[in-house]
Amino acid sequence: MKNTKPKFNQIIDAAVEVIAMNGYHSSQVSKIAKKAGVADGTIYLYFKNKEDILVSLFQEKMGQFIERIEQEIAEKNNAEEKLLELIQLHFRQLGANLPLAIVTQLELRQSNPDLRKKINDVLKRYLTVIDSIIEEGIEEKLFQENLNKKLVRQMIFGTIDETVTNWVMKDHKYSLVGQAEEVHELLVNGISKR
Amino acid sequence: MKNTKPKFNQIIDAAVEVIAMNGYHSSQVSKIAKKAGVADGTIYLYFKNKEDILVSLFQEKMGQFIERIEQEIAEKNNAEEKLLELIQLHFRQLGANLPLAIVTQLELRQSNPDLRKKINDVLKRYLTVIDSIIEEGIEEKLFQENLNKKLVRQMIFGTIDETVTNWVMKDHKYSLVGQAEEVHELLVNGISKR
Amino acid sequence: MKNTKPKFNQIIDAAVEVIAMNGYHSSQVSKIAKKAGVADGTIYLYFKNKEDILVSLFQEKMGQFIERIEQEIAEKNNAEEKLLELIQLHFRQLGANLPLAIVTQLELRQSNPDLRKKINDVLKRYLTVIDSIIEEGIEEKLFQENLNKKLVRQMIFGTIDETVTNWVMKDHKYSLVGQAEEVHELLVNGISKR
Amino acid sequence: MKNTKPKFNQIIDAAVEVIAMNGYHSSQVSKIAKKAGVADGTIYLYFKNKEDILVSLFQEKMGQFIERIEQEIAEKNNAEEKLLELIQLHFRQLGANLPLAIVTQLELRQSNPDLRKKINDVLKRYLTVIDSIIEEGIEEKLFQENLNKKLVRQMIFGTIDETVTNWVMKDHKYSLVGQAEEVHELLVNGISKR
DNA sequence: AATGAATGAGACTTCATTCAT
DNA sequence: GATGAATGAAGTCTCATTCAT
Repeated sequence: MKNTKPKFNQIIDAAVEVIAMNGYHSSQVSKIAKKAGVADGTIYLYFKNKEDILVSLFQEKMGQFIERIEQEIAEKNNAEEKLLELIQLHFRQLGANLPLAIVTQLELRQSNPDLRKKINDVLKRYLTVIDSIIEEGIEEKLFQENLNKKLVRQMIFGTIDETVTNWVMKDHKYSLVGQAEEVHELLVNGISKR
Repeated sequence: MKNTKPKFNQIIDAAVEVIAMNGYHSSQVSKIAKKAGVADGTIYLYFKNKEDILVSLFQEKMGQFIERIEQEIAEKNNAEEKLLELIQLHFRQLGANLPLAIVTQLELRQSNPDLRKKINDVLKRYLTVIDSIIEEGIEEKLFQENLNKKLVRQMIFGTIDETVTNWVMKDHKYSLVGQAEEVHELLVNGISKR
Repeated sequence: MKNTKPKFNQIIDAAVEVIAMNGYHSSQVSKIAKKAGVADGTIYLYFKNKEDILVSLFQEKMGQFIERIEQEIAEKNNAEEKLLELIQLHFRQLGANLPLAIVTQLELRQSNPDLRKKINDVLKRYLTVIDSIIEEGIEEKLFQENLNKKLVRQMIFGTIDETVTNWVMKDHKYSLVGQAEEVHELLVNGISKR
Repeated sequence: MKNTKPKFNQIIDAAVEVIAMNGYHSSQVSKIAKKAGVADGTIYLYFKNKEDILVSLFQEKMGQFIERIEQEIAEKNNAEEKLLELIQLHFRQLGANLPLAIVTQLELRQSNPDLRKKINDVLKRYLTVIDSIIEEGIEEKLFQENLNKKLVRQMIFGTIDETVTNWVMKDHKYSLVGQAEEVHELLVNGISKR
């Protein structure tokens, strides 16, 4: 299965490396082709245009990312545990793959609106996972029943996202996954004293 | 006073409009000049280069933005009220200025590392405001004493930022400031039932 | 062999023609590309930038120029004959190629310091040839033994160069090579009566 | 007399300094105006355009230069002495004014054909001085009678010019005027042994 | 006479994409 | 399928010159 479309994956992996190392604006198609060990023209046999490389990259990498989260979460017993697992997996997967983290947190955000829209389509699946945890938590009476679900989702995603971005931008020398429990605790219980 | 450096502000305001309407990558200097009603070359009497327009734009607009928040917050009595005020002002100011919101939430993030660094320098002042609210809250025994302040700041900023971004991207037809109290409640008390 | 790097030579030849006809300051890259029958961008597959076209032009043309002089001179028997041959070849080669003469005598001197430095590096080889003739002449007791070699070189080169420049600027209707013997005679014996 | 058109001379002197220090291509009108202590627009009250500054500069400075040579030469008794005096004065005047030497030997040669043509008009007066020395030398039977006068002039001017250019470009640490006698000797008697 | 803010034409270079081999 | 040489559109910035004050 992995050997299906070997060039396709070769090119996507090259793109991640090149963008992480050089930044989005210095990642010309020719540079990606060189890193992938193919000719410039070959790229266009597998991708419609440059933007399509990036969209595919995101679909491919985030697809696996989300899939794994969906699987692992299914095994947890309640919404709180699922939320913790989601945070931990999010942090673990990006924390173990700095180039990918750089690309998703920083470089891909410099893209044009069209691309960003397509990236958001991929993200929707992830946001749906968060939504279902929230709903489950409410059903389980773990979470407040009158929560504004959309806002909660934004808080969860915004906090996770900002935490990863900070880790990538600042130092990424401390353990990202080591912060999962604290982040979870904050999201669940807030900052105020009871 | 407003008549000081009229061209300077003219150009910055034109830049916000042009970028909000056309997107960062379609905002040529000539387009900004035309909207500002000046010649292309005039831009370079007031700005070192194109990037300098954007940095100045951010400094100018976010400077005012943050200044106002600092002032209004000073009048509040405790950390909780200050946090609510910060969220409300953040939402109110961007909610009342869609072009500026588009530029700060979407378009300016497509910029190169140099520009992003300078933007972050401006943001630092805002993050410092958040930090001081957190510290005050702990001193006032309103917030938990063993909070990881950096994580808390990331949660607060990440949540606010994600909320604004969603408002800008999705519909921006509902009231942004109308969500301030709920967001505040979530940040303070979390999502769990007591 | 001539078909090696055909585009490279195509572009250099086009550059000579365009510069000779329009002058250095009116010789846009696009004009050179058009004359060479290639797209503007193609220029940059063969040259680093515009200046590199000019440096390469000088290296290529003067390289051949000097090489030919070195070869022909080697066959002459003494310093005086060698000097005459050098003058004749210098005049013959430039006299037979007015565009090249215009470019080397007039247009290329309007370039910036960087370019001039590189041009001087190429010229050094030519000056070395003159130096060795002077030394040989002294050894052969044809020339005075206590000559200030550097000054002599300056006289020889200055005279030749000024003669070509005059020919190019004024009329270039008389034969340049026809003046070689007289120039040689002047350099060797001076202007005074014995 | 010196106080006539003080701005005119102020600007010309500023131009020499600015061009000598920054090079021709970095010598914008605004830079010259600043050095001269006048506004940009003021330049255009005294000069038709930028080129006119340079032409005037050359006329003014070379005018004085040639005038002095004409005067001093008149006092010499024969062509040989006059030639020596001309070389000495040429070297002395430029050797004592490095900025002027830089401008005339290097920077002004980067100008466009129009300017160069006007510069040559100024030079003609100098070349006429050389011509009359040659003619006098022939009449006095000091120089050979069948000399090609134009070639001789080119040799004399080319040699002097090349010597000054070398002095300016290389080191200009040795005395330029110290080479006058040797240069004179070479021009008069050539390089060959009798 | 003097100012200097404003003008705007003009050119080099990059790079995504194509297509003949 | 694979190549990579060639394409050409497009945008930032400079600077000589003007003209209202």
